[in-house]
Amino acid sequence: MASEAEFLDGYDPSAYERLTLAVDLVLLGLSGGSLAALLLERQAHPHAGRWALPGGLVGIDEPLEAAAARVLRDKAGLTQAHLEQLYTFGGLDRDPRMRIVSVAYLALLSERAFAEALAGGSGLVAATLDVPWAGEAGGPVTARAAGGAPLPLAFDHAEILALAVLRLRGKLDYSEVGFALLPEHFTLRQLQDVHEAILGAPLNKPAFRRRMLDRGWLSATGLREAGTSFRPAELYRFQRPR
Amino acid sequence: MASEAEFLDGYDPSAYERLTLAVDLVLLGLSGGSLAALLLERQAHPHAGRWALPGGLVGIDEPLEAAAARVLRDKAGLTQAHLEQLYTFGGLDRDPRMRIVSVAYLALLSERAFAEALAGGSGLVAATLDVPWAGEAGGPVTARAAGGAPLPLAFDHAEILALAVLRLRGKLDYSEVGFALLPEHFTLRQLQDVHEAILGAPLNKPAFRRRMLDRGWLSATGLREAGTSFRPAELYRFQRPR
DNA sequence: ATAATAGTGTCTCTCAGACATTATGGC
DNA sequence: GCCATAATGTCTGAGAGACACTATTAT
Repeated sequence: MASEAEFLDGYDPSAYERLTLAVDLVLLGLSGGSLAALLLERQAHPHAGRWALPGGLVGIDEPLEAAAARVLRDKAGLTQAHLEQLYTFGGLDRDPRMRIVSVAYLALLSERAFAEALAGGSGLVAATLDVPWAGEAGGPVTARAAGGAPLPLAFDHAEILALAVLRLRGKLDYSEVGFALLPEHFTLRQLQDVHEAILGAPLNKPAFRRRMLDRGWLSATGLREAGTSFRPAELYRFQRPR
Repeated sequence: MASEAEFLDGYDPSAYERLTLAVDLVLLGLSGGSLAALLLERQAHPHAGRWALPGGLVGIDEPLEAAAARVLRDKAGLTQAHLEQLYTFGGLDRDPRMRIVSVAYLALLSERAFAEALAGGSGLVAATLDVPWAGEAGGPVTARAAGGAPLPLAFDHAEILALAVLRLRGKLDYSEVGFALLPEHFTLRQLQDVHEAILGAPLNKPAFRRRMLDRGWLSATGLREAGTSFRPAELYRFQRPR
């Protein structure tokens, strides 16, 4: 979109052989205290029987964000989720059928949204994520069924999933993404559980509390959790600072 | 790339109206001790007379990375630069001619590469960047000509430029991007100058030295800078840790 | 010797980890 | 009163900012 030659090339829509653009969504939530993704089993070739991220093609008159939101709605039945662009995958042989460039989005689901998507008859299945590396080192991620069996992933979706986990870990302590996985009211222990699940490592309780409260993101509701057989914890709410 | 309907849609290349995919490069380097970008003045409409990032359309048989490298070569005459994907811009009205989705790349140039691109007859002009926000707050960025006059940017390129600066600032202290702007051998003072230019704020000398040396990224060469009228500083080299 | 910057020693402050202790609600 | 967990106080060590001081080279 800069030189004259390209201007002319680009100006006549039929004069240029175009590729196909898609969006793929990494739907992440918590399942049984550990990080999990929602996947679809592919019925048709290529990669039939393997597991794929829900995705869809981007319409000619559709903004990228809108395409991602549409996939979230149509494939997972959800209208509310933290959605952010992750990375664009543009290798030649991602899909054996044709050239498809895909913009990957990270979608973070609250426990309720996660359950809703699973129950919605969408065919989505929860896969817990096995992350064998610590910190932000990066590396492969294994998706496992409830029983523990590895789920082979279609296309380059293992790579996309791994990048999603890396991004999530990286943003966790300086951004608000941690709250996207929690309900509106939550205890500090729940917040810590979320962080520990994402980081894959235990955290120090007093230090965690101090850090979170000092951030100014939390406002106490005065309410307390119910149903415990011991001292109930205070419920907090996320509040965007100022 | 997931459901059956989309599979069929996507399988016949002529059955689907395709958009155009481009790459745009944010070429950043240092000019006169401050952060600067290389821009091209648009000759034709739309946005004639405004300033644009160098870019190009992505070929149907061309990986995204290769397209970025091609633009770097053809538009700036460079074969060596730190190149990393920044973000994909996919709004509907980015370009008034037609729907163009653009994958933005961040290219970091050493002082030598920066000068080479300027001298290569490519038409690129150095614009110093005026960043009116501190830290990683984010916000608009103004490109200015050598005299200080603001250069109006074409399309959504002001937004892309701002995101590039934000990304660079964010990655500076935990990644190796700072070294991409330096020659192979450099002094600690030069490294600090680079960091200060990117952050737009002065840094504490002893603390900066300690941090950098403790990272394990630097290896002393035993050589010293030449041409000073005072004590010459030791020259270091960047060495990927282990 | 002087000038000018390279390079270091040290104090302090902040902040996180570790651990122990106190507080509190349900039974 | 007992239990289990919430919530907090305090010690310690790592690391950064501030500032002063020493080292070294060209002239």
